[in-house]
Amino acid sequence: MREVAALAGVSLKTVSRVVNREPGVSAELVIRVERAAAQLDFRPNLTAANLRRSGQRTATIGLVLEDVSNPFFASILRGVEEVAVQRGVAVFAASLDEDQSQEQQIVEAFSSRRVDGLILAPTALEQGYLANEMRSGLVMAFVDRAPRGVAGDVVVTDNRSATQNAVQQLIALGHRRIAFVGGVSALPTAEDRYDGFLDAMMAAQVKVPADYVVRDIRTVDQAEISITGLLQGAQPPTALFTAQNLISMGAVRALRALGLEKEVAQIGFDDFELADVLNPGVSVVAQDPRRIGRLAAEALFARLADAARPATTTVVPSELITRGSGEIPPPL
Amino acid sequence: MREVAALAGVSLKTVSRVVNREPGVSAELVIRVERAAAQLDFRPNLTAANLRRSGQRTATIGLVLEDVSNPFFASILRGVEEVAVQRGVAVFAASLDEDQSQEQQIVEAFSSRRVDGLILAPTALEQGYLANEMRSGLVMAFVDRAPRGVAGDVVVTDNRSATQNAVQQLIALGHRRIAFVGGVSALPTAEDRYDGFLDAMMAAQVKVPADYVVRDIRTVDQAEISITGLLQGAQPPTALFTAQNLISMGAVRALRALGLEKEVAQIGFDDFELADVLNPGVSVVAQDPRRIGRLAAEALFARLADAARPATTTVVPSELITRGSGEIPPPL
DNA sequence: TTGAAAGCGCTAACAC
DNA sequence: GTGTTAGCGCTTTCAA
Repeated sequence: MREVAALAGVSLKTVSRVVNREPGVSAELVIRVERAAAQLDFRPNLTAANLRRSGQRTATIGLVLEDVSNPFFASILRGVEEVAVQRGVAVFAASLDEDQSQEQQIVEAFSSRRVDGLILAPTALEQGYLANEMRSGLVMAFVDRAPRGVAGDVVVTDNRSATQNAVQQLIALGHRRIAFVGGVSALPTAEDRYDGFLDAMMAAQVKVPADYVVRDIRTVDQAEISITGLLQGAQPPTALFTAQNLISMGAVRALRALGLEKEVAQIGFDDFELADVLNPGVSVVAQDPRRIGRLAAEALFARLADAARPATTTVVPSELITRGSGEIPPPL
Repeated sequence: MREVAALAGVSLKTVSRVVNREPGVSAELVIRVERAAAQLDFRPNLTAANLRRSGQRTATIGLVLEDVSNPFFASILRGVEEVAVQRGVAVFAASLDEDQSQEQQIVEAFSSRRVDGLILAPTALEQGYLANEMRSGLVMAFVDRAPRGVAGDVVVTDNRSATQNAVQQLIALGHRRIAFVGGVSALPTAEDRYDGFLDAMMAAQVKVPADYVVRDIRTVDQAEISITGLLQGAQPPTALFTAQNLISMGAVRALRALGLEKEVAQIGFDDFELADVLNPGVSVVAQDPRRIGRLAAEALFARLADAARPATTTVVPSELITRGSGEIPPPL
């Protein structure tokens, strides 16, 4: 910037004014400065500008997720980007690599970079560590899962009621032997879905044998293995509720490997690519992750604009999509 | 930091030394400073530090892609994150939203934020605009597609030879009516794959009628529609080469909707979830996008460490995975 | 309408 | 070992 000023024969401040399109610079100087800037390939240093600018905003936010390569999270990122780019805000993305302990580290790294705000899909058991950060000015929003040990804006799906509703459909078809296969039980989403499952089963006074409940599944392979075991047991379930996209895919594999895809009913949580092309199509509770990302970003920016705003919890409704697998009746 | 110094009763520089774990501070002061820092929830301002630090590095890189919610690109991002996080570098992610004109804007936005380097999957027709940026110090690496109008480190797949090889397999099975369905033809990847297709066809002296070549497909829906049309024509192809993951999925839909999935052969470029569970399984040329992302990030950091390093082009081999659809012979 | 001086939070270079 | 001074690239404040 100094060089531009020298070349244009004006002061630093004048260049600054032109670059930031502040009013009150004569047309002639504007042209001279712009020409000099172009000639020198001048690119203003936003980080330096933000250092001095009031409010200390960096026009940067962070998004911390479990794994961007999971399509669910990738869509959330996409939604966040979408609203951030409109505001000229750049997005740091980070995946936790299944390593919950990294969560705090990454949050601190972003905090050191002075992101204006941070959107977190909580993975660690507890987010109490955020209280300090938030007190010293870090603005947070939470996505997919409510945080524990700290309050804030949250955008989640109606996990419990949507699951209850889906399981009810299985019960209405006559199923009584319904298995629940879920993810890491320490996560609120997994817990809510399990609770929804229990809600439906209890409301219909259907017993849930312990071996019909499998939890803490983390990968497609684990899901496939344990569901295969389930289906080969003495009293196999007649229907499966698979509580997450990776688990649903594992179930799809297991059922097809055993040739049971037309005998055993399945409803999954989370939609996935090609679910409708399989035969039978896989019925799912579909979330709208891109919208969830958008809403979380909007909540973050709203709080950035008004710190005193009361914390909001947005529940994004999901949709039960029937494609066949969830409509298979139990054997007579 | 000033407050920490005051509270600990030491100078600014001493706090700086402690925070950065520089040697030569007495144990007693280290403790005093750390205690003060903890008490004040002190978080060093990395952007300010980087402003002053030699080399002006910000420990930040940018990744500009077509669309993070495409699993191919999401995996690239994951690979980039993986090597960046090891070095304490944060990653800005941005999707172009099919809007090529945004490419330059986003690059400039990242450049203003003084990212140390930028990894770009070129989408615009031409990257000549980067020459200026690179001259003024922006370090670039390119991923998935070679740039045009500018040189640099590139990490790509063996698009042409892998396609040729796959199409050769179809020809060896006896197919002569082979259709090519590809993406935006202005992109080098799409062009290379098309060239590979032609290589194989010409080597076998098989004619390619104009209506067996469909290009510039952008979405699953477009692919499904045009492939449906192709299959319902007077002289439908007996085999399809679908040159991209979204197109392959569109073909899967079209073939199953018409009940032709066991009659018409298909090989796709890019693997996709559940390709092996379909019946028949979909044979694909599988790339390793996460590895591609890792290698691109490594190339970037290598150049960051040694600007004089000659530009490298890394071709990551892909793998033809046979699952059934590509092994269907032509009708007698 | 323009510019000079001060300073954002931190570190490099050099004292002490 | 510890502190002082200057300054990264920019914006704010205030004076001309």
